[in-house]
Amino acid sequence: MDSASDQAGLDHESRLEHGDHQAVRLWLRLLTCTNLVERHLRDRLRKEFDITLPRFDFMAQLAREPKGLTMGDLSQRMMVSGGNVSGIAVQLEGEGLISREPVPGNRRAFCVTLTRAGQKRFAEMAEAHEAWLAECLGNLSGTETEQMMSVLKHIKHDVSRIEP
Amino acid sequence: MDSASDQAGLDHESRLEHGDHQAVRLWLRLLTCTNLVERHLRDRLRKEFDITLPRFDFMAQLAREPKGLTMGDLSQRMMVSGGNVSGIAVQLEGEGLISREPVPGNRRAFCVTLTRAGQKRFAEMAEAHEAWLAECLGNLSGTETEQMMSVLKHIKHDVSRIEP
DNA sequence: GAAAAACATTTTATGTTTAAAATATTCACA
DNA sequence: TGTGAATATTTTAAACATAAAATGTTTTTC
Repeated sequence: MDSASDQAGLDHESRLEHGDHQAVRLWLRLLTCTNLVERHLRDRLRKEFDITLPRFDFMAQLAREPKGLTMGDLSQRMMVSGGNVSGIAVQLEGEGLISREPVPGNRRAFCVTLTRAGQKRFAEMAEAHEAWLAECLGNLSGTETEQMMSVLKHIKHDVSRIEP
Repeated sequence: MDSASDQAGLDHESRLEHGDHQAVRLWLRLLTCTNLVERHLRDRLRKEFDITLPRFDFMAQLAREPKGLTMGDLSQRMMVSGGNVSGIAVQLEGEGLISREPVPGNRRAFCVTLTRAGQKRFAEMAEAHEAWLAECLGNLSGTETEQMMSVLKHIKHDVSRIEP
């Protein structure tokens, strides 16, 4: 009786609380999963190529854009601060993996590209990286993959609408 | 004709490459989405409660376990290094939000618990945190949430089987 | 055309995170 | 027992991340 009347009385709140609680549970699972995969990639990149994930990401952005990118582009695409990108660039340039050249019509900006050595190095890493990801996410069925892609798109849309 | 023969000839590889490529695309979307939510939570925690996400997570683990946890437990549950947990604990202890007391039968370990002040503080933050997550992930349909939970479980299982 | 605003990047200061070394304690077992 | 392995934690050094200030360049505007 008590529990029955409680349930009736708390109908709205309990539904709300349940929904909120579901969101928390989903978030924790999402976070755990992402961290698991990220850590796995990070460890293997370090072990097999002696490179960090941020540096790999930096090079990946450049590999996708053979014409080169400015520091600002990189900052935006990697979703990290400008200062951060600046520091990574200094290191990669020191290792001869990227080059920074002035842009003809704009003396503020640099055009950053992979050197030939950088391209070669990245190609090796990218192949391994793709294989590792296939190990992590490649056992999903086509349906599962599509469901994930679709729901993630939905989430991204919802979150983007909040931020401002 | 060219494209038809190409497709026939590359059937195996192209299927493989396509699958791998799909895994990469899924990973990038997963990462973007998680980062988006994480950044949102981080910003709001800082703005409204002047606390960092790691500190909040630390307290959340303790709130879930009123009997207290050791530093090692915390490190494992938060999936971060021991040194990291150690640093956070010093700060939170300094602010009077947690207490570290020796474990009776084991002079190596500490038993970490929320102080009364810590419990109160965390309760306020947790309520807000849950509401923020509901904003981010609460607009999904029941089906979408279930799909996500299910596929994430699958991924977690696959990745855990690799790690060793 | 000069002052002001906007832009692209680097520098600086501070804080977080990790891996690895160091410290201290407990356990296993011959 | 007492020696070595295992455990729990802290310290240290290096990489990473951010915000804010500084620097130099371009564009706008009046």
